[in-house]
Amino acid sequence: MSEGVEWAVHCCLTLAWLEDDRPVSTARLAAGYELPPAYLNKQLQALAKAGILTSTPGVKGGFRLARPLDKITLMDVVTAIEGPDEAFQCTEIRQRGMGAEGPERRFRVPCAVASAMHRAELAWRRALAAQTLADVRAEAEGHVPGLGEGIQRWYGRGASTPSPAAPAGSASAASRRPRASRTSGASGAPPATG
Amino acid sequence: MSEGVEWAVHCCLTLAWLEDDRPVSTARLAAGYELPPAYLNKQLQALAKAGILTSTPGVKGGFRLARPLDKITLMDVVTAIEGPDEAFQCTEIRQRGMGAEGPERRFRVPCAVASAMHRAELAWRRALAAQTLADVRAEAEGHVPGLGEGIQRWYGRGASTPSPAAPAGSASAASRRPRASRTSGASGAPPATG
DNA sequence: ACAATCCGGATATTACACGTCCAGATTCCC
DNA sequence: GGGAATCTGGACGTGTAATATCCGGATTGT
Repeated sequence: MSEGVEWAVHCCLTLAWLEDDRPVSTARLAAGYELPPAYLNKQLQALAKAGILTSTPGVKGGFRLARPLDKITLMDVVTAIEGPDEAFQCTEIRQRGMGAEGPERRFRVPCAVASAMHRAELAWRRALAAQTLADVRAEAEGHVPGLGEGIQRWYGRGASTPSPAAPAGSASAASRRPRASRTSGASGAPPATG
Repeated sequence: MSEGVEWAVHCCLTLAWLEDDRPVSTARLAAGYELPPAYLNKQLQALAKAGILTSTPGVKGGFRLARPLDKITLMDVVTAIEGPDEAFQCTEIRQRGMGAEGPERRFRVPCAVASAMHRAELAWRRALAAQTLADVRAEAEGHVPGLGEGIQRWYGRGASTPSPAAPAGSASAASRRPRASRTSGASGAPPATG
């Protein structure tokens, strides 16, 4: 699954935590998580096209939540970023080679392998659709009580200058960090116990 | 999800349908589905390393099922081919930018976004683990009654020459076919209604 | 008018899935 | 014992998609 999903969920939560009707620009959202602004904008555009965010152009423009968090499921966000395709794509190898003879017999019969993978995918999608961003927000606040206030404070004083410890060019510099490789052991990831 | 999962499941089913204790070589399995033999061998090796198949070297060697189909779940095959990593990889962007201040607070707290995605992944894995290859085989035979006999017949006479309509070089030629693009409409895929 | 922003496309870079090839080891058959 | 077929593991090449940047155009606030 692409990294954009993580970015999208966190940005939606941030927009809700700010509790501010004014739109938030891509640059400010990107600074809040040290993400490459131009690329984050692509993900936000996808969210807007999916109806999860609304975008307003102009000098005071940016993105806002199109509806409250309890009306946005994780399935909505994943579909907006990843597209509607299933993870398992049946290429019908059963109809090649030995299955090629007598094509009139098997052609319209569903592939049992694809059907089974499809059922598992449905279970995944149902689990995603059963969890709203409001649920995720509540769980995060349960872990860290002062979360919303801290974010409001950061965005309140941060304005366009991202952070005292992070000057303007830090976002593009931090963006060069590659995703942690699965094969390499615990290299750069913090413990994050739990 | 990589294409190797489809190959692996179909190959396991074929090995069961043959009802023959003798090992089947990569070349014969590849010919049966017009797959690139060298690359299919990589997937079969992964299945062997996962304990799903057993491999025997030598001139009459090849691959056999390590246990009956009802002891092999789709989860086993997917894990063998795709590895143990979850689809959603949390990169902890919550601890970058505004979350970087006060690292002592949030570091050991689980990420609610990752937790929610993890629950969905668990639902997927449970659904995969609940379906054995015996279930898939039964469903396929329900669709096409004569399936096992047809495969036995093909492998019985096919020997090392793959097929009358498919000469020796056809497998590598057919392997050049790219996976159907999601964006392009119905281009090359057969109807496969169901 | 100007600056900040969104929008959409073009382009570059990187990672990974896909696929081939080769040397080595093992086993079967002659 | 020798040769052929096969598995094993690694190196290597290729092509596509994810990642990331940039630019021109449109829109809006100051």
